[in-house]
Amino acid sequence: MTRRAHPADVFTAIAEPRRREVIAVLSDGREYAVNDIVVSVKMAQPSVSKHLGALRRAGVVTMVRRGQHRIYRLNAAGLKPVHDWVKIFERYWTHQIDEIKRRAEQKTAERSPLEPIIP
Amino acid sequence: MTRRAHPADVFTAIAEPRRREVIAVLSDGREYAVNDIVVSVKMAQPSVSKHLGALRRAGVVTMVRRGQHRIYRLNAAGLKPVHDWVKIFERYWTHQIDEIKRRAEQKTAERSPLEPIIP
DNA sequence: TTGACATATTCCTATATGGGAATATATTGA
DNA sequence: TCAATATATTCCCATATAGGAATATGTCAA
Repeated sequence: MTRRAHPADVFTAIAEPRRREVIAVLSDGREYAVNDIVVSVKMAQPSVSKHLGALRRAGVVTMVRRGQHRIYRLNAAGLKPVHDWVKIFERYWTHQIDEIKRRAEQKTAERSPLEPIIP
Repeated sequence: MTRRAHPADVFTAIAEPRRREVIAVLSDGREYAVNDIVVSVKMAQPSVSKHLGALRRAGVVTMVRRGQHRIYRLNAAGLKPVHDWVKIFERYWTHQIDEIKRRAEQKTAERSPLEPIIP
């Protein structure tokens, strides 16, 4: 079958390096017309439009029309799910490595009715 | 051409919902044999093996052989690049929205030699 | 050695997707 | 109305990849 990762999923959206480049441009919180982005990232205009479309469907950017321009702006809140997800693992690299390891091993020692690990 | 997202890139690795499920199982820091994971996530064994392979190539898990088992363990440090990247946007949703907006608008007002925005 | 078990790999197919080129659409100004 | 400009969309093609099924590989135990 096909990949389960839905294109409108924010994790899928940010998996594209080019899209992270576009996000980087928008990351100052200011608004940008498509052509401003095109100039910044050195990609073809249709590519930028497509990536912006993907980011919009994922809720990472917003767009308003203004005259003959489409003004894009970062919607950082759309990235929060990624932040919340990865934050869970933060403790693993913040000076508590040993403590975590100790706990994990203690749990391992306590384990018994259901043995998930084959030693 | 083809997608630029390299499969060994951690952003690509975590884009797959199924792989995040596997990571969720490993997230307690304990070690798991493949079959333990298969039971937990209700996926076919070959699929789990493939996903574990992808996660391993991305540096998100480690594996050691032990008897007839392959023991997998989360390597949380492999997720740090994602954390570092998304952390940049944290300020946008932590009670400083107005402050950020103010700064952005101030910058906009200061702008002049190079006009990236069409008003 | 043989069989059972654990895991990885290969083959196949359907689908998603990115880029390039061309084109369509919309807006503005003369 | 017409031309210029800004942006989106469509078409085509190459490639990546997920899942399923089958199979290969490796290890242990009798």
